[in-house]
Amino acid sequence: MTAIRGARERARSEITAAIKDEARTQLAAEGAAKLSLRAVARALGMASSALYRYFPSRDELLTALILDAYHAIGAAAEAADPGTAGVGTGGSAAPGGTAAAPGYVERWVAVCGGVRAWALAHPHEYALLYGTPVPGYHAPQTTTAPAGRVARALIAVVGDAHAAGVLHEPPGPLPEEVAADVRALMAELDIALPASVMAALVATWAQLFGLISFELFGQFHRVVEGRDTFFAHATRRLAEGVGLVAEPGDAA
Amino acid sequence: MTAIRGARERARSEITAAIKDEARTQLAAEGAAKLSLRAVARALGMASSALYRYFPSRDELLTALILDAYHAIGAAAEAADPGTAGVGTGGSAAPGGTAAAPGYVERWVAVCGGVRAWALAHPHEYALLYGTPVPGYHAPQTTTAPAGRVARALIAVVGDAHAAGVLHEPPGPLPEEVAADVRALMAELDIALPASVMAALVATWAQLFGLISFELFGQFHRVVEGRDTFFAHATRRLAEGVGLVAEPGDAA
DNA sequence: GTCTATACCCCGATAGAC
DNA sequence: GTCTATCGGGGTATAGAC
Repeated sequence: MTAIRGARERARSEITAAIKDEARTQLAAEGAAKLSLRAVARALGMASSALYRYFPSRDELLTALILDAYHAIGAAAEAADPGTAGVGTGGSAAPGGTAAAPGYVERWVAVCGGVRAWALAHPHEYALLYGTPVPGYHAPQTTTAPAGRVARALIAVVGDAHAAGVLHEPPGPLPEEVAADVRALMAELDIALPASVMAALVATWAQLFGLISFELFGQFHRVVEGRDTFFAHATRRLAEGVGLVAEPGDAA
Repeated sequence: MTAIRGARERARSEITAAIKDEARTQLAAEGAAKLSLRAVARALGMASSALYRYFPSRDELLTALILDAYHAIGAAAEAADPGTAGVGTGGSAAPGGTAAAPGYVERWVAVCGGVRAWALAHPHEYALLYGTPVPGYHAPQTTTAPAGRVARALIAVVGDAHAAGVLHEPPGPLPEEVAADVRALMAELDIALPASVMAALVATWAQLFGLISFELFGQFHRVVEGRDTFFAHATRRLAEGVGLVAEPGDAA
């Protein structure tokens, strides 16, 4: 009995995964606005009505895709950080017995690069998250937490630099309204950073996606050709904007 | 005869404008991906086939909307600059006989604010330009020039500061590949600025739209509440990033 | 849980009368 | 330049048999 239920649930989750996979390929062809349950069913050799046993509506399918994508891009951001326990993508750690800890700027640039790499590899899922909202679709509250995962990966780098006492607070006055906003945000997320740094982080977070969206959505066409180098340079300067400073050993 | 032709052409341009207006309202309801000639025709009380006398295809209508929108947002950027001959929106020019020339940072912030204000007032047209590309639509070459109009408004401010000799070059090394890209770009646009400034300008241009898109596409929901202040503060810091410096008289 | 069938909509684009 | 009619597709969602 439990074995049968196990088998049934395995089959169900496999079919659910197949539906989402096919939906992702259709996302690429037609865009999220035209994602159609019938087309997905056709491609899978099922009757369209059968899909409703897995996703009660088109919007539920979209929500599942959005949640998966937020987790995937968040995981990509975390995996790209050479300063976390995980092996990550390696980066350019110094060789030798005890590898030198990567600099905070390097970590920042790596995380940004990981986000961009995921976006370039999954442009339509990226667009689903950070492009034009799908008309008529209303995201449920459950999407807000995963949506912050990339931001948390960036915050981790800055938080570590702050804990190490090597964070340079951005100069200039901070409007009180902005300070109040970021204080509320930090309280909610259980973060302790100078308000000016947190304000810069929020702005920089948005600006990072501006760079990626411009590249992905074609605005850099005939404007920027060396995209990899340009992005690395731009994110390095963003790191400085949030108070990270390049250490002597860091690459230029 | 010429009078008749004049009347005919006036009628034609009025109908063309009506079609575009109705298409813009449908853009808001259903999004660009689902923009439908039939629905536009229905709303105007025409047969769908009659529209084909004005726009030979759905893509041509989209192109017209995109061109209009690029020109509108570009005009908004230019009009917001208090440093140009036009009266602009006034800004906070000092009262008195000869008004003090606005500072470059103030001009920069004003231009960014003008772009944002247009975007907030026309979110669906903004999304058409800077959101997810419409699936299956391929922009003709004619859209590239108007697409640069906002950028030119930003460049004008920095160029004036450079001409006045008050531009501070961003510190740090500039990768040669980036320098080559921006030199080619400056040659094409007939601009003379330090390469490091131009590189910062291109990145900042993208980042500005990152801020606007995050606000418009909902990423700042429950994150940033004082949007006006936040945006003004963020763009002020962007100005510093491209080498503009606040003068003593500038507001904090 | 899958199927067929169905109700009731939508679309782009074209043909040919007026 | 507008119309009706048409071709040949598309869609969401449900009902009811198996």
